[in-house]
Amino acid sequence: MPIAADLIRGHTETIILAHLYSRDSYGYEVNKSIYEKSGGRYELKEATLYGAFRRLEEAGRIESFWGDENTGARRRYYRITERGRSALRENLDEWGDAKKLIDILIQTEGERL
Amino acid sequence: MPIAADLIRGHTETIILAHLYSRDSYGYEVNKSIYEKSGGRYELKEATLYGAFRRLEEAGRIESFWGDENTGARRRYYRITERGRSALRENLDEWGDAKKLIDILIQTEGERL
DNA sequence: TCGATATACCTTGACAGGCGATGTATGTAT
DNA sequence: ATACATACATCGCCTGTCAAGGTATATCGA
Repeated sequence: MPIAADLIRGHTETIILAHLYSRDSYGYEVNKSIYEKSGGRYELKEATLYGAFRRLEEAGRIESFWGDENTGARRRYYRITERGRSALRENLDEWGDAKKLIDILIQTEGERL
Repeated sequence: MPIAADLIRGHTETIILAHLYSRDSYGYEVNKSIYEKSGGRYELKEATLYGAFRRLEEAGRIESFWGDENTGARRRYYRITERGRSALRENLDEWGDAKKLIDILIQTEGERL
């Protein structure tokens, strides 16, 4: 994973919420989607993924239900709640602010790197 | 601190290195500088700051020396090393990549938030 | 002179998120 | 048969952050 995970830390839940905002989904698919969107440069570790799902559900930001596949491995689907959509909006705003702030804080005075 | 510290996490060392790239400095001043550049929205906790200095020095990215003030509290100054400058360049590159990646991963498909 | 405030350093213990490792089970392709 | 992909889940460790506490010097106002 060529992208330092430390830099993504703190965004895991936002990434998941953004995915679920578009459509209901399940763990494996969420992670495949991240992998594809990132051009194979990033994916969540399973322990990270399921830990985030647990926290999000405990916070009432997502709800889960078992899929009704009659073949293949069972899937636990997740659906974003209104609280989740609201949290997503806040997180996106915070990310915009944080991005600007970090850009300011890592500026070096005029020198060329 | 209206900016979520979780989003800055992972950038602490880069922020410090960027400051030291411009000039030698000491802990208190580094933090004041962050406070001012952020318009009062952010500052490092002291435990975080000094912890980062320790890690950076152990990694050979900075060097420290006592200031020669003959008045006021003593200051431990830090100087960035060549290894530190090199690490800074890498971190800035990674930040550029991470920024783009996160922006991609938190996109929602067409819907307006 | 006493207390508050600013400057300046540092450490300890706890916490939270992420991760490596491991385990379970079903289905498909060779 | 065996490997691989799909799909879920947990345990224990590691690391960066933070709250809280501690030390010391200098200044300013009451």
